Formats: sequence, C-alpha cells, structure tokens
Amino acid sequence: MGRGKIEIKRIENKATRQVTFSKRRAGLLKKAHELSVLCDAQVGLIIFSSTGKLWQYCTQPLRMENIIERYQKVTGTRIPDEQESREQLRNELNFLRKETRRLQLTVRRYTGEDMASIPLEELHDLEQELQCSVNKVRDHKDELLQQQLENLRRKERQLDEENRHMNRWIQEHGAAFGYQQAAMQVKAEDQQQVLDQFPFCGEPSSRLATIPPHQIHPYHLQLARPNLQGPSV
Amino acid sequence: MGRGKIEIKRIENKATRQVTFSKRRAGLLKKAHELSVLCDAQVGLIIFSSTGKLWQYCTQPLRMENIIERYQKVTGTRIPDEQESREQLRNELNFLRKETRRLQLTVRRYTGEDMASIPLEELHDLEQELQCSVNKVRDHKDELLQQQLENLRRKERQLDEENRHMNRWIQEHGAAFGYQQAAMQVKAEDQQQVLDQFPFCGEPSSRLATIPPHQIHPYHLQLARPNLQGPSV
DNA sequence: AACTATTTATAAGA
DNA sequence: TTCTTATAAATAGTT
Repeated sequence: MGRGKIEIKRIENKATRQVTFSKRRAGLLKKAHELSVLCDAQVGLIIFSSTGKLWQYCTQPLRMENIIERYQKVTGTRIPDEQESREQLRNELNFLRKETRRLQLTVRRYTGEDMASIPLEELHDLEQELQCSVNKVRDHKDELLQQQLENLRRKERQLDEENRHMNRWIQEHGAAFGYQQAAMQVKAEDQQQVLDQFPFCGEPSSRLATIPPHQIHPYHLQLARPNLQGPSV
Repeated sequence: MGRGKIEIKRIENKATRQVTFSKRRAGLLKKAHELSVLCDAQVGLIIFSSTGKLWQYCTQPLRMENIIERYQKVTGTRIPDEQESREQLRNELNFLRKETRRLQLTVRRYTGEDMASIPLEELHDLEQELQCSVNKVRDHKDELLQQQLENLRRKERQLDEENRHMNRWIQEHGAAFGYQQAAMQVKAEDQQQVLDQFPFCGEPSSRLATIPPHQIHPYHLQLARPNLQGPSV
C-alpha cells in the first residue's frame, strides 16, 4: 500500500527503516485502538524500537499492568494468585517459622539440651517419654534381631537336612565314585564346622546367607541330585 | 476502508462486531508482525476478545514474558526490590518447609515412630542417643532434687536457729509476756512438727518455701526482734 | 467464507 | 521529520 509493493523483510536502509517504523508504528497503534473500541476487546500493545525506545497502547489508559496480569493468569506464566497470595505466603511463612521453632525446642528436649528452663514435673514426664522411646527402639531392635536369628536357625536346619540327604545319597551310590565321595566328605565337614560354630547373636554369615534358595529348599532338595560333577567339569 | 466509512465506536450489532473483530484482529496481528520484521522492532501484542478469549503476537515466538519483563523494567512497574524480597520470601519458605519436614522426622525418631524404615545400625545409635538423653534428664532431675533438698536443710537449720533465739529471748523477757509466750510455744511446736516429718524426696512445702527471705536470713535473724505483736495488731 | 466497492495505510519522493 | 501522492492493503457491507 504505497507507491510500490515491498517484501516483508528487514529494511536495510537505516533511514528508510526509521521512517517506515514511524509510519507503521502509528498505524499499528491506531488499529489497535480501533479494534479495541469497535469490538469491545481488551488490547495491549508493546513496541520496542531497535534503539530500545518504548511505545505502547492499552485499552484502558495506564492499565497495561492489568492486561499483563490477565495475560499471565490465562497463560499460567505467573502463578495465578501470586498477587493475592502474598498474604497466604506470609501466613504460611509465619506458621512455618513458629512450627520450626517449636520443633527445634522439642528436638532439644529429646536430646537433653536446655533443661534449665524445664520445671521438675515436666522433667519427670520427659524422662518417662524418653524411657518409653528407648524401650520402643529396643523392642524393635530385639524384634529385628529375633527375626535374623530365626532366619539363621531355619537356614541351619535346611543346611543340616541337605547335608543328611547328600550323605545318604553318597552312602547309596558312593562305591562307584570313590574319589568324588572323598571330596564331598571334605565339603560336608567344612559346612558342619560352620554350623557347629553357629553364633546365636552374631551378624548373618554372608556365606550362609548367600546360598541360593533353590539349593536349600526341601522340595528341591528331594528332587535334585547333588551336582557331584560340578567341581570336575 | 470498506464499502462505507464507519465511526470508531463500539459496534452494537453482535454478529457484525464478531465478524469485524475477526477481520481486524487478523489485520492487527499481521501488521504487528510486519512492523517487527521490517523495522527490527520488538513487538508484543495481547488481545482479549469481549468473550475473554486470548490472542497474541510476539516478535520472538513464545517469548512474550521477555517483552513483558522488559516492559516492566523500563516502566518501573515492577519494583526490583519487591521482586527480590518476594524471591527471598520464597527461598525462606522453601527452606522452612524442608526444615520442618526434617525436624518432624527427627522428632518421630525420638518418639519411636516409623521405625520400620530404620536400618539396624541406626536403631542402635538411636537407642544410645535416647539412653544418653534419658541419663541427662535424670542427672538434671537429681541435681534439682539435691538442690531442693539442700535448700530445705538450710531452711531447717535457719528455723532451728531462729527457734533457739526466740526461746532464749523469751527466757530472758518472758515474765512480762506470759500469755504471748504460751502462744509462741504453740507456733514453735507446730514448726518443729513440720521439720520432723521432713520428707527427703518430697515436693517443696509451700508453707516453708514462702517464708520471706528477710525472716530467715541469719543476718536479719540476729538484728530483728521477733514480731510478737504481729497476731494481736 | 468469498466478493468487491471503498476507505485507509503507506512507500517513495519532495 | 513532515507533506504529498500514487498505489497497495485492509475491510464494511453484501452474497
């Protein structure tokens, strides 16, 4: 719409660009205003020239912030209620400050600090509370240890049974595998030693604990033949 | 620019308004883009229709926030200080949220809750920590009781001495105050009874504890005359 | 959504 | 910049 048609790409001539910017800027602002008025729309237009100068149009004069806020709400750019939630933010902050202080004091009580300010009766309660906690922890610990103990005992029984099965098998078929029987005998003695030393309160022996379940499950023990070929293959 | 000239004011016909909005909106967005490209300008355009629907154009696609931020900086709409303090607020809030959670977990450990998730070694440490706390509390309690005990013993001695002083005084001046001596005798016996029953681990007797210091301090005891007039005035 | 008579915007020149 | 003017572009009213 001028003396000639122009391609829409950056105008290289600086002066021409500047003139065109002035004209088109004015046109754009005018049209923004017209759209806003004619069609009852809320329009916000921000223009920065390449030199950094600002022009703007806004439907409600001086209320560009309104439209920006509305824009940010709709697009979710800004957390919707950030403006109003300042109060909420403050409330939560105050609550958390108090809560943190309270919890810090509680923790200090439980660690036996700052006792100077605690009256005698409360000291008594605190002692009982703490003793109660100690007992709970002890009970739980004992329970865990008992479990580990039972696990180990079960494993002991299973290994024992496995041993007996192997021994029996070797007794029955041993004649044909003289040298292998001797090897097995050594192994069985080894394991028996471990079981003899079995500590009732010790930590789980990694060697016992890592025996794959299928080797110690009774069902498998009865079906599977001991792999006497293992070491020699 | 159409079949007829129109006045720039709200179009009353709803359908017409809607159509015009569509056409002019497209034109405006197109011209905004052209200005941006031709003149190397940064343009941001936000349009809300009267029905609340949003259209926008921005020079750098998806970077409307950039231009808004730039706008707010230039116009000083957003006070940088406030922005910072909001950031600080947020930081403190995040910190406090984490801290509160951490403290809550700590307290729960100390009260013997949620032990299922604690490995055995930590349980052991926890038990020792708690036992340590119990001991501290016990020691402090014992200390307090010891102090109270000593206080009471000192009071006993002081009262005893006061008694002896009074007795001596009455022996010396008694003839003139026969009836008052009798009254004093009763009071002294009362107090002696209390001291005789003195419990080594009991709570402080409020009656003994509330005797004003000047009445039991040795210095005062030696200077002050027993107020024998007291009950009768 | 397409058409088109008209208005409006603006490129180039002064 | 601003004015002028030829011409491109936009669009109001119509189909």
